[in-house]
Amino acid sequence: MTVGIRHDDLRRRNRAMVISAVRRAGQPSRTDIAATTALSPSTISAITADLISEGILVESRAGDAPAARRGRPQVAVRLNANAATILTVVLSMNQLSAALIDYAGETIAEERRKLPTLELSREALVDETVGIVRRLIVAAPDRQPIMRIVLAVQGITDSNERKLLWSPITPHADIDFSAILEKEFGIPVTVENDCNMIAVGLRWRNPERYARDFIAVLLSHGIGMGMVLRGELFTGTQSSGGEFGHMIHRPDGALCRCGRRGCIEAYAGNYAIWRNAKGLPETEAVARDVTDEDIRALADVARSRPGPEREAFRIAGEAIGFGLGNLFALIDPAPVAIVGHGANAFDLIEKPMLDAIARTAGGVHSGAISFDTEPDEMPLIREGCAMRALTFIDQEVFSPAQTAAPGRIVA
Amino acid sequence: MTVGIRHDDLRRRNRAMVISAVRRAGQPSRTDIAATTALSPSTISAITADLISEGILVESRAGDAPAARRGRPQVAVRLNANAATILTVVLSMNQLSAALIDYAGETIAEERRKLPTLELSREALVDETVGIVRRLIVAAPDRQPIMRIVLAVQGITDSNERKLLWSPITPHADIDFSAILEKEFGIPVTVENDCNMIAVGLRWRNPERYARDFIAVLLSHGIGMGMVLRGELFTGTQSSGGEFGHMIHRPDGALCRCGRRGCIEAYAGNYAIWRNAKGLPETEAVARDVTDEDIRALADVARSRPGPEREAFRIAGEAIGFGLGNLFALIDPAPVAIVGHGANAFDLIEKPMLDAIARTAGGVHSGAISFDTEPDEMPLIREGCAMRALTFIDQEVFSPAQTAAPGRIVA
DNA sequence: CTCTTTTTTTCGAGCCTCGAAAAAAATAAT
DNA sequence: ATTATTTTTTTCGAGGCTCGAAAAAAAGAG
Repeated sequence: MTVGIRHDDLRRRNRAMVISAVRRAGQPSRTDIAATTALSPSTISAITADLISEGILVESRAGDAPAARRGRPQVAVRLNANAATILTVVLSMNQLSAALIDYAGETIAEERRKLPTLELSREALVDETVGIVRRLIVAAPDRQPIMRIVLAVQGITDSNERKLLWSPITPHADIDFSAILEKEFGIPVTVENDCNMIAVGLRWRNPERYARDFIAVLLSHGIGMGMVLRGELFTGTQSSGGEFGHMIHRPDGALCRCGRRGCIEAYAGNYAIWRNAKGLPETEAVARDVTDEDIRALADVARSRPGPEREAFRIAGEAIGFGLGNLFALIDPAPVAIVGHGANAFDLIEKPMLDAIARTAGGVHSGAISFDTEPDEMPLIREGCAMRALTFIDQEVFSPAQTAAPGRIVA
Repeated sequence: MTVGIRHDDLRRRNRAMVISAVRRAGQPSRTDIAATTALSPSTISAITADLISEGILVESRAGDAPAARRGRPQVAVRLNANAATILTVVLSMNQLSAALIDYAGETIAEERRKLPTLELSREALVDETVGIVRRLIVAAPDRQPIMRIVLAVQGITDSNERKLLWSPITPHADIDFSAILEKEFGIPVTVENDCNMIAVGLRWRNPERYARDFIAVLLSHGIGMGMVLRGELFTGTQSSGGEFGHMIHRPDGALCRCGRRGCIEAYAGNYAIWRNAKGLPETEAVARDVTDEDIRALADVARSRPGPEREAFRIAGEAIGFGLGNLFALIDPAPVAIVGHGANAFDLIEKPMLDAIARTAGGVHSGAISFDTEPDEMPLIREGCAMRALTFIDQEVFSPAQTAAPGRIVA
């Protein structure tokens, strides 16, 4: 922050800016790029010429809307899909998936598998992860070199984005996935929190709604959160942070999976809804593995008649509402996306949630709050990972600090 | 964010960087500046020459430590105290103060007065503010033009930093102090939250401890908070945000001044401590104006023997602890400064506070948490305001976007 | 009084962006 | 069919900025 700007930074940053503009616009003309970056046409001309000669961009003559206008037609440029390849891995409860993605963001190959994450040994979990990566790499020999791996995992990651510090999906803590995978494959690896990737994915998918400030809440086994503030992904100072689900809703209240008492998750997680619906004591852990199917069944009952099921969803909505209200007290109201299977029961939790928010400081500008739901979180996580990896390539590899981009020129 | 960097931005930013380096270092040599900014000696030479000729910096031959070293002695540069003048105003409960500050940050003149803010009409409150500013300006005719006014006020301000949206010190809401003062004096005005200025002041005073991430909690009539994350002051998306005191500690719990139930302030504010110590019902407002003196007396009793007074402080500590723990769940542990008169009772609240934090997700890395106390908040707020105003001058006036700095050259 | 050391300035080279003008590539008009 | 018009893109020179190398400046050491 205290460091001056050197002359070569200029070109570096403007290169990254042009790449970013192309990534967002898809097939912009040079004029379009000049408009969005506020750089002069001459500068854009020079930079795009460089990027094309380096194989990062390609011209695609067929402008999507030639529209028979007068004048020299625009020549669209787009990302060269072959300029780079990245790999995403998503590790979540009982599920492991990976995908090979080209520079334009299209999926080249994919693999998904079920595995009992809670029961696997540390080594077995690591081996599964290494294995799925290896299979994808081996299956695409023409896609070498792969330039980046991004692994999203449900749990707390460190702020260097290298380790899984703690996760509800495995009893093992402090797994240095970056070191392991980098040693194995020689490719830079980033480890990310799944909800943070959901936030990145949401912004990519709908930049109108999810722009400068928004919140993504994942309702699943546990409660996760990702947040973008002032256009930047919010993280903790030492970890991925944003442990919304473990903010205390009621001091010394219901027992949480994490061992503490009164966490939001202990009222709104799958197991908590089950516990309340079945009238089990809230001071005791839930032995049963509560599935999405269980929750769906409870929701059906809750919709059909008043009773403990409906009350369980009310309690869940209330806990989330107070949590969001407290968050709004800190950051002010912002658009919220309710993601994950729990979004299917949003009709049951919405009213108690809004009632709770209205009882908090965040309820003052409740008009500014709006909710959207997305029951399937996996595609969002994958898209978020892909964007994270591609943004890294755009900035660090194709707009590097020192010499000209060493990126392989691929036809 | 999406906008490219132009060529003239370069010099602008590097100018600001040099000024900032001088402001932080005090009396650095050109070599020192080159080291901290990572710019070349030639560039620093050129920029400092400009700044000196514009009267923003001055050489001060008497290097503070000539130290009889070999070689050409360093020539220190420092800020020209006469380069600009700014004005700070602090409006808090029953108190209004203002100060005229030179470009080096030294106070030129000051005025403080008591006034019953809660009882004043909107017009009277505005008139008092205009009056104190006018008196300071009139009393220093040689200090024209004053380049910036920063007003810190206890309460919620808007994110454009122009209005007081709501405040506990007055029943009147939505006071556009910026518009009023700018119309009156023709000087740009910024309206800030007092706790945010405390955070800025803390960083200025002790940059070692209060660096990239820290939290300032003001314990007074109410509970306020200012926070710096990743080196930047944290604010809400639409307001000053950080309404820590109005996060809900216990849903539907004790009645808060704000009219809601269960806010942290309703357990830890002066009036809440009084209410609990005197055994008054927590569902009723406190009629009495609880003073710092009252709290001091309660604290003395609490220290001398067990009883409701000690319990009241325990409850306050617990509420703050759960609040901080929830904050730490979001941002991870960070150094905390307990500011304001409540810091005098820190010995009473520390233990219950730490106990509460240990019961939250923030307690996991409790080793990373450290507390410091500062009972007198007013000097910090003033310093924060001064720094805010001076930083603005450094960046916007003396490193302007377009033409060369129009700053008056003052000998 | 000369040599050494350190700081600061000077000067030319190399980039970068910009504006203006030219070139390119299409449609519209004659 | 040819010329005029319009819009996009490239070219080219000007102006700024930072940098490195060398020179100048300003001291103490010998």
